[in-house]
Amino acid sequence: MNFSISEENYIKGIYHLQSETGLVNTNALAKELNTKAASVTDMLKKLKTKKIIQYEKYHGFKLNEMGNKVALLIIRKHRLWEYFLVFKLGFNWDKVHAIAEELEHVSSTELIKKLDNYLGTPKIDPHGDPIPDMNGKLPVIKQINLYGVPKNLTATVSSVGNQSSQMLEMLKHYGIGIGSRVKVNKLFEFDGSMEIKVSKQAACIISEQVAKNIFVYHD
Amino acid sequence: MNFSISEENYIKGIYHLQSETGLVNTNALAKELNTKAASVTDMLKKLKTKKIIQYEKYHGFKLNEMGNKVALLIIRKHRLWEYFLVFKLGFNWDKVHAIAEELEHVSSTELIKKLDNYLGTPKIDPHGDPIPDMNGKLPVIKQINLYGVPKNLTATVSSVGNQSSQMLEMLKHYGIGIGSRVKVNKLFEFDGSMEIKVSKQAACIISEQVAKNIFVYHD
DNA sequence: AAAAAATTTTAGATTTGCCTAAATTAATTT
DNA sequence: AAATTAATTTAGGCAAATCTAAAATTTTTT
Repeated sequence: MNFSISEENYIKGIYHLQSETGLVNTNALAKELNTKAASVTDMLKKLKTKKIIQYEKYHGFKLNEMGNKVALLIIRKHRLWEYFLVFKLGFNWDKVHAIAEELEHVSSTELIKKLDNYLGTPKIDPHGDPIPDMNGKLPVIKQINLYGVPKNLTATVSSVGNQSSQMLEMLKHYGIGIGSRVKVNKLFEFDGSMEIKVSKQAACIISEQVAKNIFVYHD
Repeated sequence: MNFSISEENYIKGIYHLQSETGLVNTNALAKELNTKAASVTDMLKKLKTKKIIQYEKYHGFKLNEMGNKVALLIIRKHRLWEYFLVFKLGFNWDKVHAIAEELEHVSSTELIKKLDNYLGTPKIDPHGDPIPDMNGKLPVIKQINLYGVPKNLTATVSSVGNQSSQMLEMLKHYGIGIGSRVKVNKLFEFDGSMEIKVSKQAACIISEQVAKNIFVYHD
């Protein structure tokens, strides 16, 4: 089945809201998409005839199985493009959303297959969100804090527990960002500090407190 | 000024036709864009009020200076994306047009700046067409045949004189394609054959006849 | 130079996506 | 349980981009 850009945006919007609450209501979606309730009702009728949503007049709606898959494939495109923009083109992670919002509607599936391959089939996007696979399945990612990573293993940074500016300053100093590959060299039992190696940089030492605020996953 | 996808496609269509004939006529553009003459007339009115074309009812039309620049910036995007698809994602050059046709409408100029930089500001796309710069200026590219390239110089393959399947077979065998970097090692005066080195492959020898059908440019 | 043919434009519909304002239904108060 | 408030839908319209069919203009033929 084929969807217009507008339909795709509605599907994505419903997906984001229903993950929080189950059933979605008209006003909430209108707000999410910066549009009016009447426009939402119009589109709901269309999505219902296209058998993408479950919808009873006046009683809320949600994506059905098909709809969820469509949503996840759009999200897959969005996140792969974000990964590309950050790790290949050098954008800051906070600047890529709007651009990926356009790129996600480019329709070629062959393109996404090749892009995914080119990027090394990443599992997590630059914001730390998981990237659905080509079947629309979200990868199950065990996030653990860096302090729990055994010696000599390498893991990928997925998110940061403490987003204070002091923390971000430290991370910047250590050259640690989301997507960084970190190897644990040694754990010093005396104070819980760790020697780690970030990507191709020289080894460095971080405190237990910092390590416990850095979340990583194994590949 | 901002243009819809449809407007951009009309502008591009006019650009392609006017380069051959000067003034463009309604039926020709309708054919080019797979639409009907009446639709073209509608759009011409719009492009005229947007001061992008010169247009007298019943007497043909063409882009004005502004319009030409807009067209060239769209073509720039198109060709940079084609370059990306072929040389980064590994598409065949004959499969990329439709995809680039969608990508060219993504609006961010920052994106194109960074993409261009990432690709190494190429001057020629995978079809051998020149890529306009960020001001919409087409690079002036002296194409010469490989036979005229002095010893020890490196040049980039831009197009092929003879497109027969026999020729393409040979080029494939030698690993020569558009965009290949070729260095001339030696010219054998006896029969005009040349020893060349293609990209990072081992040196090989090609006949004068082949060399004269391979067009290259200096950087 | 008049008639015929070809091209182009206008007139009037259609589809998609959006809107406002009014009507309907559901939820909350009293 | 009736009244009020909130949420949702319907009705009717608008703008962009397209179409068909008819009218207008230009070009070509005789």
